[in-house]
Amino acid sequence: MGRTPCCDKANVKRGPWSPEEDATLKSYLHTHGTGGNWIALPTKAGLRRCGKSCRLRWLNYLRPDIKHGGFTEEEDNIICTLYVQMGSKWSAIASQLPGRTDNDVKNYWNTKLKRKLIAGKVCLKKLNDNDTLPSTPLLTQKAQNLDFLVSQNQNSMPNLSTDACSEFNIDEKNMGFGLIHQFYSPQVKEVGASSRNNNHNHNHNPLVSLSQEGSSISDSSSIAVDNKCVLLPEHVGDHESTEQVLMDFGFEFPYDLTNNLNCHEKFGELFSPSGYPEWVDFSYVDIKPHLLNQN
DNA sequence: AACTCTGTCAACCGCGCACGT
DNA sequence: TACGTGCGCGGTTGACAGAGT
Repeated sequence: MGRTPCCDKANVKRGPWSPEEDATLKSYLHTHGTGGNWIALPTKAGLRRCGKSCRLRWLNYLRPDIKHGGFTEEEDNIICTLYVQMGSKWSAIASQLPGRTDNDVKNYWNTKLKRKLIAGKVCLKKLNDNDTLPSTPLLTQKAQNLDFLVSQNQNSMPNLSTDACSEFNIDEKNMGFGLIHQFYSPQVKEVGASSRNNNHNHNHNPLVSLSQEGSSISDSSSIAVDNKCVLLPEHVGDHESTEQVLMDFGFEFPYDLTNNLNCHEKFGELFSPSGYPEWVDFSYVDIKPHLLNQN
């Protein structure tokens, strides 16, 4: 069966937009708006285009508030910081950059920025141990008028894509973790209950969230992540350097680094012979990205 | 000059989600 | 509740331009 196509592909024009088409679309939208229906729009506007194509053209190119041209250093920093925190949530990242589109940001990241980052030419915002998470993070704030909502939603989990994972070159621990050390804000204050390290006072462990308490998630078989914590599996103590690394990851630890196929295997080797396939259960995590402009 | 390689970016594709019926 | 439809998103593709050989 399959999904019904959004338009008759045989009768719509594809490929680059001509200036005339741009003008037609712009003029129509200026006069009528979208009418809440992009699919019907091209017919009304007299364009032989798919509605989705019209929408994309408008959002990515014709909108009057679109910023064309090179990205600033500040924008680089914001993109990198948010990417490290959220992964490839391009629309969310773009929403923090006025005039930039998700497509722009995505292209920029894929073609230039990630190389720049690897080369160490981008300076990420870092937070100190004493820094607290904002009560009204940019993203949740933004979500009031945008679609993106960061909350108890697995789709919003911080992650690094496979791509990012390979970029960080997990095989070459020194280089990869070095980068991650550089990227991630040091928000982990303690390592949770199962660590062999008795220096941690688990009775007063502030890291166990309410949502975690009473959950069925075993702290010996999960990395439990609260806003500020990473609970390591029991066996991790055998790998002190790894533990240290995880501690440095802080909340923003990219769960895809462990969940991801390639990376999971590699981290599995590091952390546990069993690989802890059940590790990743972040459904109770409330993501609170750092406020970027806390100068 | 011709060809190949590489980088860039606009556009497309397919999926998940929200919403209306 | 189930289904259909449209929207929004992230991943991918492909055309083009410029650099390199």
